[in-house]
Amino acid sequence: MFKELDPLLHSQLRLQVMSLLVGVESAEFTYLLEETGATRGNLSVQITKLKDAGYINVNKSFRNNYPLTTCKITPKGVEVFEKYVEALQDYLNMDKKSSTQ
Amino acid sequence: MFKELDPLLHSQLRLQVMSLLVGVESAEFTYLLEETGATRGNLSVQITKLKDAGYINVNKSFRNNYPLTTCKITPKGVEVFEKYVEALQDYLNMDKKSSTQ
DNA sequence: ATAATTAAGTTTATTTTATAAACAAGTTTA
DNA sequence: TAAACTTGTTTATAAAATAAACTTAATTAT
Repeated sequence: MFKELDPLLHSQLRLQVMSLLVGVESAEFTYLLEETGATRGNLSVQITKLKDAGYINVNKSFRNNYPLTTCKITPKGVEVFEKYVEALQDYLNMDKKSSTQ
Repeated sequence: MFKELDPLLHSQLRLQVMSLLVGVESAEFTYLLEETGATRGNLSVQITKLKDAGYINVNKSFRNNYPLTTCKITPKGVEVFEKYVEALQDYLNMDKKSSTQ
């Protein structure tokens, strides 16, 4: 009946990040920070988890002497995201079978 | 940008339970058990949380000498479930603004 | 009739997760 | 040169999910 929900995606902040990344070429740490409203620490942790899972790639460089971290969703990331969205449909479906009682 | 996701609903098992209940008049503990595939302990805990939040009503009685627990979603439960589903749309939206890079 | 098994849950304990607080390393400004 | 800011990471704490163990009573087998 219910498909499993990827626990790595079924988390508010990580899902926000993936949702943001799926629509863009890449995004900076500070951009994700602003869009999500998360704390830097939390965002850092969740980005690491997504990277470790191979859902995103993280590039670290410098810009104007400051560290610059950019994230980009991977093909696998797109795939699992789409799968998650599809699995979730089962859970949100409003038209259900009739009463049990 | 992103609306908050009710943490009580943003949980695989509790969401399954709510999803099942939203479509029926009421459902028995054992029915929820079968449909969700959860353990009895876990289901018991999550049902209690949903009850404490006022999202469902729980009725305890007996049938054939055995305990019978039935759950029914409350108006508030329907409301928060619908709100959750709506909030989630932000996260699943595939058509996003163009690149940041 | 009593021991083992099943039914239907609950409670407790453990593992995982999420989050915030503290830290780091360097840069800019007063 | 000291204070404040930028951009993160690491660590510690709080919260949550889950499973294992327990409970109470009923049924079945011996």
